[in-house]
Amino acid sequence: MFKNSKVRVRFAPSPTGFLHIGSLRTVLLDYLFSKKEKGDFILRIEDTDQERFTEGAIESLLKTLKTFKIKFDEGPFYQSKRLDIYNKHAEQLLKEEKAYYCFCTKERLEKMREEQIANKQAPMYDQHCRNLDKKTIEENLKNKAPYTIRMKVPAGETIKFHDLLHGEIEFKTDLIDDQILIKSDGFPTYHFAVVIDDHLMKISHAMRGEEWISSTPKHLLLYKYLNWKPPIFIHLSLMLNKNGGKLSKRKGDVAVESFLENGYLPEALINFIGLTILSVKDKEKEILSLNDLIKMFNWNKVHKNPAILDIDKLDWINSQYIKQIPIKELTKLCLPYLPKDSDLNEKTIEKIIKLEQPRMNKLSDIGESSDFFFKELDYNKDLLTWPPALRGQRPGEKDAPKEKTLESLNKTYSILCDVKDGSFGAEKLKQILMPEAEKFINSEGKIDRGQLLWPMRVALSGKEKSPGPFEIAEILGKTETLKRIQKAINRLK
RNA sequence: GGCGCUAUCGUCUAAUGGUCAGGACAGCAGAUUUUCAAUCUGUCAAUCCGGGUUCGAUUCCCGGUAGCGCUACCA
Repeated sequence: MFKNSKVRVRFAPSPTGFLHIGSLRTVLLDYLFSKKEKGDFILRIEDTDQERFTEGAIESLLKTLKTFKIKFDEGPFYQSKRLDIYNKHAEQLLKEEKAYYCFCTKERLEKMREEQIANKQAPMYDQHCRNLDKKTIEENLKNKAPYTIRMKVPAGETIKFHDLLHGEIEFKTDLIDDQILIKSDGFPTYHFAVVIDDHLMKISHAMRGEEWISSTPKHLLLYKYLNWKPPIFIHLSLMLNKNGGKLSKRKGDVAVESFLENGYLPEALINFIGLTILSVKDKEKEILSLNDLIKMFNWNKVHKNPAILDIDKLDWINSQYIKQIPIKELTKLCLPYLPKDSDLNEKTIEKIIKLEQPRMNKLSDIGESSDFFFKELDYNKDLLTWPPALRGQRPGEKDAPKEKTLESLNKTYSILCDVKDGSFGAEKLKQILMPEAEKFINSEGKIDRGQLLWPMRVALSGKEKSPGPFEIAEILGKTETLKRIQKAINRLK
């Protein structure tokens, strides 16, 4: 299908601050397809909007793409450095009367639009300058009146094109505006620059978001005016939130950088985004590397439905990756989310990470879930009570659990005192404490280990939910473990 | 408003005229368990609506509806 010419695709972001999660999806599609077809992947920076340009955006963009191991064969090319090229082609169109100078002021344009909307008309340029006589044009130019260059859109025609994903799409030219090609600041608009650059850079497949479908006829018209062969168009669906609504505009919700900062792994992000592009059959695995995705790439697997940013699914994928990371490496990755002033040694931190590994959805989870290893405990003494149903009862009330809890903690304390420092490990503690725990019988006559183990676990973690008491005790060490149990006893007294 | 794109369990998706409409995430239940995870097992749950075409429509066609997009000297 693509044998005739080499596959060349480009990713063409505009540097407005950060990499949008939707853009990551476009890059990935570009990348997967170009690698699958052994084609070229080009990076082009579309920095033609001087007002929206953000300092440092390009550097940050390049850095982010690097973390995903997405490499470019050519570029980055900057449109802002190619102004003369666009102007040259604009002049050609002017000469051939396929474009014209427009001297309308922004104020006039705005007023016209408002009136059109008020009259329930479709807002469109009224072609006021389309047929200015030569003399007026020359005078205006001589007087240095600000101008734009607009393309002439023919009336009464239908423009058809074939989209690889969506099939035949057609638009009537009567609904298409005389698009501005060159703005009054001398910069081209997206519409003009994209056509020129895609042609000059020999782009074979133009992939972009669905929001561009409606402007494709303008681009096609330009290809025709310039006598160039258009590329194959592919319009990728947009990304929506889980309710099918628009994605939030807040950077924290959509910036790829924010996902990374929150502890989503690049591989997991790629996997998730890949799954929003390609579909997987019945019992095929959903955990896929970049290379897996390249291998399985096929246009008939590419979705045309909107992509949904399903955080639950992302979390699950991310947790799958976290479980596969060797502890040493995972520890390194978690370090930014742990207290920096901790005096715990490396080995201890590794043990904590190992304990939390199956509980983590994202790296940042480690901060809250392991905080009790790093700081003084703060919890309601009521939490020490087992079973939970008895909590909240005051001393003197029937079945007040305080004494039972105290008894448990005292017992644990005295047993642990006798454990030698050197053998204070989770396995050993389990061996010693389990038989004791199993001596407890609840009101139904069943073994009730919680009677001993729950108060101990809470005394050590201060949390309702945490890893088991033996593992925690090992990490805390004998001294700290006994200290925490003593504190719990004091709390109850 | 006009134009366009899209439409299968709560969410993503498979099935391209014939399936008990399959899988994954989430949910729920069970096993395990001192709690929470992890793990294993089971379970709930869908073809937007209305017309055609056809022996037969999730699938093809038309209309409606809904969601999204475009309608800028932004991309």
